[in-house]
Amino acid sequence: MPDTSCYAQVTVTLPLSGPYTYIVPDHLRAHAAVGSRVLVPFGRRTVTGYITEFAPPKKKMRVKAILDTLDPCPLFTPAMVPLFRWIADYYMAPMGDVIKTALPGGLNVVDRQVATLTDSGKTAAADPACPEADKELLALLMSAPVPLKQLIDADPPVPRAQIRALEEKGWITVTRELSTARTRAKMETLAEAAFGPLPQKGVTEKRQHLLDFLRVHGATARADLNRKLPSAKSTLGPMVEMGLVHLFEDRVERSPLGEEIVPDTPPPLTDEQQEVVSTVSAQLKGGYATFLLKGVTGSGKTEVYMRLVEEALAAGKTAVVLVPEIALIAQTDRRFKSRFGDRIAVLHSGLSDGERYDQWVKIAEKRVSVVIGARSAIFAPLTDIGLIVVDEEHDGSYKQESGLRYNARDLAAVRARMEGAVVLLGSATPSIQSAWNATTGKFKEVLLTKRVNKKPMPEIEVVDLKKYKDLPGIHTFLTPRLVEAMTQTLDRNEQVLLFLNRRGFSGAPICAHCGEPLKCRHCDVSMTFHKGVNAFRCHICGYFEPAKTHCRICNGNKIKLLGSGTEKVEEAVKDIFPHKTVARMDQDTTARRGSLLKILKGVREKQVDIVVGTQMIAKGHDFPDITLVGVICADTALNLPDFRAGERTFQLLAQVAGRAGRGDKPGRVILQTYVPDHFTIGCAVDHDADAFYTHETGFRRALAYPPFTRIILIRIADKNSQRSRAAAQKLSGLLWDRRPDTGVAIMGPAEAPLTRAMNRYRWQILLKGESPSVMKKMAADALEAFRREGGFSNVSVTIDVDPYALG
DNA sequence: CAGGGTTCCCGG
DNA sequence: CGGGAACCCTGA
Repeated sequence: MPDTSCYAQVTVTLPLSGPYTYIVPDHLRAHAAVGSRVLVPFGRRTVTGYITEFAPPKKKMRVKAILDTLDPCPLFTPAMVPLFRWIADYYMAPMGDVIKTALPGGLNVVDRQVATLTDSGKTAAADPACPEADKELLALLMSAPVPLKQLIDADPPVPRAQIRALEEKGWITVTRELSTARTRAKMETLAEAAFGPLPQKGVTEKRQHLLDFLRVHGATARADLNRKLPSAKSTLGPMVEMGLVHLFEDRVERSPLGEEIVPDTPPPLTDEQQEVVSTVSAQLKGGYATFLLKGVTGSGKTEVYMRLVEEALAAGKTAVVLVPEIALIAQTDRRFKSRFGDRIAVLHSGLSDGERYDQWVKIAEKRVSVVIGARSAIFAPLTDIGLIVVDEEHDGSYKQESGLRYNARDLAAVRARMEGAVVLLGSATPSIQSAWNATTGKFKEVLLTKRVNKKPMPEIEVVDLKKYKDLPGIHTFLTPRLVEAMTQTLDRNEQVLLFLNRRGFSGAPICAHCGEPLKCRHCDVSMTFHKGVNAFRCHICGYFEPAKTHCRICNGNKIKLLGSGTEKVEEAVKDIFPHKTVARMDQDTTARRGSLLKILKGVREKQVDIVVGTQMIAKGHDFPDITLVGVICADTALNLPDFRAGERTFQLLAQVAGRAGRGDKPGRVILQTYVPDHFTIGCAVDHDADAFYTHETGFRRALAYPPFTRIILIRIADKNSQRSRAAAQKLSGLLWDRRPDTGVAIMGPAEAPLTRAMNRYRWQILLKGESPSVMKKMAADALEAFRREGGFSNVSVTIDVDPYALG
């Protein structure tokens, strides 16, 4: 390593922009590289950091030394450092937060202060003369040392002075202790047969047996050995002493759960598919470009992705495939595994921290060349990336909606540009943003217009819900028309999928007495009744209230349930079709690890006749025997106060409709709505993405919304409603001061559509303009002044550059 | 002016 | 982000 390796620039995982200079001690030189996770002294604390560069300090200063390096290999590549810098700048986030967000969770090691009881403290606790307050504190520490923070944040809080006093009396000591990171490499003891001749005696039959086993199977983990060869428990020890077997520690890989995957053979491509593959793969040698693949549902996009990944690998490059969160991964992940076997790593939220860490290290050590995963897989530490695929590029789950609010689809283009890779964005219903980029020539457009095997698009029938609004109970939603179609389908022994956008049992519960909706205690939203747990639940914060609750306004005890959710529809369907099996697929039934895969398997193997589910059933699944899709209410999302409401509704309807008739039999869709004449609904019915695009672009242009402008959303939240409002007004004033001649529109401050969430009152300000850099400068300056002038130090202000949802 | 809470600033 | 110093409030 060159001589500069003596000083490292380290970004610590705190919301600071850093970097900070540290000395790399000689004994750590070999392990320290750009991307290494290190432990460093910071202030009087010890924290985790990452080496981003080797360079001496700019000016003369006191420099501390790195304490330790933490992983078998660096966790990101040097090529990713500029990407992290770009993200920090674009999303106005501290570099420390960027790196922390990019890497798998649970890696942070931080130290903390811990109070421990001393011997004289124990004596004092038993002394009747000891003051009551002290006694209580000492009692807390009796069984085990307690972190100081826990004492100070307790209710009631323990005053620092009291802790200091006890420390002075010698009753307790306060020390610093490293919290071990939740995630690290898993080590195991392995046994291996030694080489060389066997001794004359001492090798009993059982011992010989063990030796034979190890010779056949090679080095074996101790735990496995004990399981497969029960006698090993007693024979192993003596044999190690005799030198016949030796033990060593090694890293083992945790493997994510999943069924055995059978290798597949690539099917022949259609002419259209072949053309797309040729066009895009020709670019693999030419460096960065973004392609937008518009392909109708069922046109075989995944096969195109797989061929292109093969092309990239053949060219000696690596590839990343991004798919929307979890539900899709189950499906696409399988297909890629069948094709690419162990050349692939998988990254998604269904993995435990440990499994994700192992996949990550596998990528970083270059043991795989393809990564498939959700949003955060855009940060996979691959080198030589040739291709980044973003499947269902319009999907909202590419936007992270907490912490660092990045969009993985946008970052795909940024990373590809930096590393000279090709991006392929695929969708049946491209986002307006991407479609516009194709119109202007920023993206190159490629098309798949025909379904594989020339299957026709499903026929969509509209049912006007207004006509059925006086029917009793659930029949306002399970209309006679829909039930009839279901009966026909089920009689043919085919499957039905019912889609609705609300989980739980019902829509808004209201008081039968005064008509007031039953709202969450902590958020400004209606509770949802969940029959399974017999309670009302808030979908924002998870707050529970028992079924026999009272109206908070008039104290009436009769709560009426309006509308319906997945639970109620499931129940009604079971009533109408008692001999059919019904499965429900929503957040509630798929929360447990592995349960989603189980439901999907049940549907695939036809153990289920009717599936009732939320959005997650709309995404990408390929169920050949589903021939009827029922959309319970198509316009639930249409009237949200968000300029993308129409776009989202259209995309969702097209996706759901695409689930029908993927096998040999023709598909059919019943779409129920209160607004059958709405343009968005009409486009969905006609499968006319182009008409929708033209109409929607016109609307965006007229109202100066993206893609014709850029938006930055500033959110203000505080426990106190007055303070939240005052902070929003203050910040807005500071923004207005900086507005002249920038051409930036300032909208608000206004109460957020969700006025209160988790007991915090929310306000928002929207900046709209042509140039993101001008708007960011404005926001950064105003925020700096806001902080400097003080007074609102506890008010949380978050900035969302290119927000996806305005809620 | 003590005692406690709150805010602010710094970290290599 | 967390720790400690500086600052601020309250009650005697």
